[in-house]
Amino acid sequence: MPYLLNRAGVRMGIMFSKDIEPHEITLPMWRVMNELWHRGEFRLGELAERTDIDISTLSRLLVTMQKKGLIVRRRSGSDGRALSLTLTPEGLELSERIAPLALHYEALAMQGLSPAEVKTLKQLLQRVFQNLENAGPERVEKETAGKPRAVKRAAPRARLKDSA
Amino acid sequence: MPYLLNRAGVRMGIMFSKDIEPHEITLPMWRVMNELWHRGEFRLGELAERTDIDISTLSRLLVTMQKKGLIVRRRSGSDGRALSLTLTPEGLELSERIAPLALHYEALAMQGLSPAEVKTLKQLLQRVFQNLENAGPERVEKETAGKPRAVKRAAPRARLKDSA
DNA sequence: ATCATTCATTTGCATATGCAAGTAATTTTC
DNA sequence: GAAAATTACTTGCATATGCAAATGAATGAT
Repeated sequence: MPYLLNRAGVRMGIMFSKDIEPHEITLPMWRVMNELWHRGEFRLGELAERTDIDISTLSRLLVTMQKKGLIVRRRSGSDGRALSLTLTPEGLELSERIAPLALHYEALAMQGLSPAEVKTLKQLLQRVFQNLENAGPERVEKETAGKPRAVKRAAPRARLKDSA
Repeated sequence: MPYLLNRAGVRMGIMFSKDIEPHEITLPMWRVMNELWHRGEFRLGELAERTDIDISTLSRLLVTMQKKGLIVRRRSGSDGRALSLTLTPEGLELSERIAPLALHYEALAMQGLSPAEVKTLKQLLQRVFQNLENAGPERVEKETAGKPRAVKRAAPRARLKDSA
């Protein structure tokens, strides 16, 4: 079941990715734009969490996106360490042009499902995602007292690369 | 909504990935093992489709996995071009050791959902995936007008054999 | 059979990724 | 109020990835 979810998600990503190719942006770029579009402004760290893109990868991606004129990357006024990331007018325009593609995929993926089923699926997925979020990355042990739930995390270990 | 699906899938993948790290395998490796486990034997191309891993990436991944003793890569008897990919006993054993982790994630992701809801979600996801599958392969049509081939023939190089 | 084509997989190459170490801007501590 | 600790990013480096070209094996045409 995690397998199915992952596979469906990956597949969706690959397909969508190919469809936005003509617009000269990649899927990670779209994820970034979509977040900025909906919330207006982000700092790097927040954005990394939101998009599940590694912070270092994202850092470099944002430089690229700035070069492409899609976003503005400036130092935050209140905190000289942080970045203030926003869409440029061009970035906004492109977002608006891409959004319909997402809808197209929604329609495509939901083919044959009744509106009620679509609604149900969306809600269930949302709850599942919330579960993942909660159990998520390195939940600090100091939880707000309430629902005790031990989430087993793997002990840190040497990172495994592809080749031996 | 495609966004939610992709995000949930990616998130699931990242989390699961970290959990199997101690077993010295990556998520793509697990996807491969899982398929071989369930079906016994695959050719490279089939496996690539099944796992949504690019064929060239998979080709190299399989070499790595063979070196790790997880799979056997041999020439198909009936077709000298194709590979016959199977799990080694070690690969099988590892699959059986990893499977419970997948179940753990199933439980984690489905927290708070009733058995009926879980069943519904699974069915809906399956239908969505099927939709993607159907729309998938024939989507991208590329212009393939015949054009003259470059007659640049490089000096022949020794072909690497199956096992090192 | 011989040569051209098709098919299955591998390899070259130019990025993309992710962990760890590095840098710069706050905040904390004494 | 300056070193020490923390926070927010950036960069070095060792792979991982994907497209296209290359390679070798089967199939088809002449």
